Amino acid sequence: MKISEISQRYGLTPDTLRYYEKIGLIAPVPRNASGIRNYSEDEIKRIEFIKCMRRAGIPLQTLIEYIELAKKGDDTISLRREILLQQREQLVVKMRDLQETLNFLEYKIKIYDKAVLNAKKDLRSENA
Amino acid sequence: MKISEISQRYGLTPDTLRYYEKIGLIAPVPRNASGIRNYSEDEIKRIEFIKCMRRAGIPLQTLIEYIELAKKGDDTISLRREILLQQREQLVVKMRDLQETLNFLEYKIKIYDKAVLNAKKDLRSENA
DNA sequence: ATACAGGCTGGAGTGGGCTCCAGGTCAAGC
DNA sequence: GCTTGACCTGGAGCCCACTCCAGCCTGTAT
Repeated sequence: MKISEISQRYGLTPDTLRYYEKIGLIAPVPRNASGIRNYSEDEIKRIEFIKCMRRAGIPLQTLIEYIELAKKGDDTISLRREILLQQREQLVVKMRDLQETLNFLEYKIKIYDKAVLNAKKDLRSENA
Repeated sequence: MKISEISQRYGLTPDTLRYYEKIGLIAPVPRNASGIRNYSEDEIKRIEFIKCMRRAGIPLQTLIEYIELAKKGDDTISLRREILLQQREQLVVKMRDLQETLNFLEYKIKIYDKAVLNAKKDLRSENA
């Protein structure tokens, strides 16, 4: 698959895809005779992984470290597991934060609902 | 309260607090005779609000817009409400994303658990 | 033959959100 | 009276994660 197809499919610009390759997040993508990238299943899986992690805001640097370890083979399995555990923990914390903010927003919105209602009431009595 | 006290209490550096003031996120803080900021309840409430919103990743620009509206008085209530509704919606989406990534992480971690277990088994049989 | 789309590269630029710094003022303690 | 430390200012610098660009190449359509 060409870069533009991948781009469309995953909502990442070609520039971003090349950038990920440049910084070592994706292994050098195989090229055809005229130097054009031809993404295979391997790269696609990697991109899906990255996309998922990035949507949760996990930094590129963390992903690079993880992938570097993966390259080094089975000796790094427990280190990689550690990274995943850490990230999971951080996501849990982040979810809690989001939930708190969400609760606060709900609370404020309720207050605004009342305010809007009162404003309408005032308007009615003005017209009366 | 002095800037350093606020800084400690909310985990924002004095630089960040002054920065928020500079960009109009906090109204100019009252000063004592020698020009030193003296934060009052009003500012503290504002800072708590900002802190909460920022933890959920709501952009400074959005907060500035909201606060600009609040300054303009009651005519802007329903606009402000709209902003809050929008942010709530975005937070809900973000939570879903995080949950998905979390699920994926759980799944990967399980695979790693097995791999670590197998590695230990191999080690035992080597020693046997 | 040529125009054009789409790819390539290296490197510069951008936007968000801080963070750091030089150079200055001031109040308190020694 | 001098040092120290906390504060002040304007402005520069930094990190992250892209994003854009000039200048070049190539395969395909007209």
